Amino acid sequence: MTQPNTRKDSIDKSEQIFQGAIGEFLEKGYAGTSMDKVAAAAGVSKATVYSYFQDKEGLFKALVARMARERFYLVFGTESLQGEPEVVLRRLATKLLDRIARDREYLAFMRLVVGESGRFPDLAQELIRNIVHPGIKELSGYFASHPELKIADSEAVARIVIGGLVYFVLTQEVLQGKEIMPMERDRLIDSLVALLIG
Amino acid sequence: MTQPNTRKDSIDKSEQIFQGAIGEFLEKGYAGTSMDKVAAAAGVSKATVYSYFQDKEGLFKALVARMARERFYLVFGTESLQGEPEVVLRRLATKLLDRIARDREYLAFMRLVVGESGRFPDLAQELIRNIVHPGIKELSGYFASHPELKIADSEAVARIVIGGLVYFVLTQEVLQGKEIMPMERDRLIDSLVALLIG
DNA sequence: GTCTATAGTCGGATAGAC
DNA sequence: GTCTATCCGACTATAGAC
Repeated sequence: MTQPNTRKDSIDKSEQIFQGAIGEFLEKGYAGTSMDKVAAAAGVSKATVYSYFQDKEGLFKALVARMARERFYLVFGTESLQGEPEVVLRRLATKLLDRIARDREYLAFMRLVVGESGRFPDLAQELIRNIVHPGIKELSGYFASHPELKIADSEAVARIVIGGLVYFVLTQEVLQGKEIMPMERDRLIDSLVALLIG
Repeated sequence: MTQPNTRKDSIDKSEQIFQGAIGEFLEKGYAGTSMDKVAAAAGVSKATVYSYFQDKEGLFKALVARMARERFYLVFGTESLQGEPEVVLRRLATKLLDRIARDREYLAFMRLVVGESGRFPDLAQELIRNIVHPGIKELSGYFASHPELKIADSEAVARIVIGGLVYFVLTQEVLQGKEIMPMERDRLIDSLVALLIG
């Protein structure tokens, strides 16, 4: 009986710890999270946590790297950018604004990575390398393949477009400004389209 | 001799504590900062800190509110937006990109406020109310007073422009992506100008 | 009004039983 | 391989001396 014997055991234990740790780190941040709470949330003892991960920092780094890869990839990558510019732009913007803005875990992940980026520069750069840069490159490539848009510097414009969308999520949702300075999602999208096409 | 008697005492003690606390909170975050270190950095005892501020949370909130008002106001407010659109835009963009990108304290402040925005929503909203919203309104008003720019929704476009600039600082400096995905500041500015004017 | 000293709690990490 | 029990340092906050 050294092999898995119940449904719960059949999930890898490190996965179980991982699942428990996500909620704690996302809610409390790195320094605010205790290994006691992580162990309790994962349903294992603290010693078990330390048998799978070297220390708190190791757990945190492994966790964020994995979240970045598996959970928070989604905006690009689920579909490729193809078709009419206006359609592609509206679909991209709508997806980014809607999906992220309503995903509390994604918002908490943004807070966590930005907040810890000074103390964990490796993690921030991993995010740049695996999510931000590929996203910019994909949109930039799309712009470059559509000369009718008359965009001189496609990468710079891609950064502006994504920046406009991310800043909207940042101010409205992350910093919770939507009641103080409300704006309809569609006004932003219409203006983005007008700047690029109209 | 109940009045100030040395140069050091002539500075208000709460100001002294404030100055010591800034560095600690900016570097370590809220949970990572200890009141022992704050007291040491301020050059007073811990009991003195607690006589001026109710507790750690009270000190933190007072501190961030004050930093937002006094230190990190600068981008707008130092000059009003007047003159030719291209000149105004380039000056605004250059100032925001140069000044903030090189100001390590400002970058740390951005990390802190974003990172704690989930646990301290009041502070995040104070920042929205006192810095973000006024900035957007000012640029929006400028656009509205220049119909030759043919901007249908001046506030939405203001958000896109500022978003493009803030996102640049966020990716290059805050998340430290400038070596991974470098881009000249002027390429972004030229493309912004081209989108709005060219 | 400001200090030193300390109470009381909780943190990360580990030893040893099973 | 996982648990319980524990070490010990650091934390927030305060009491009491001066």
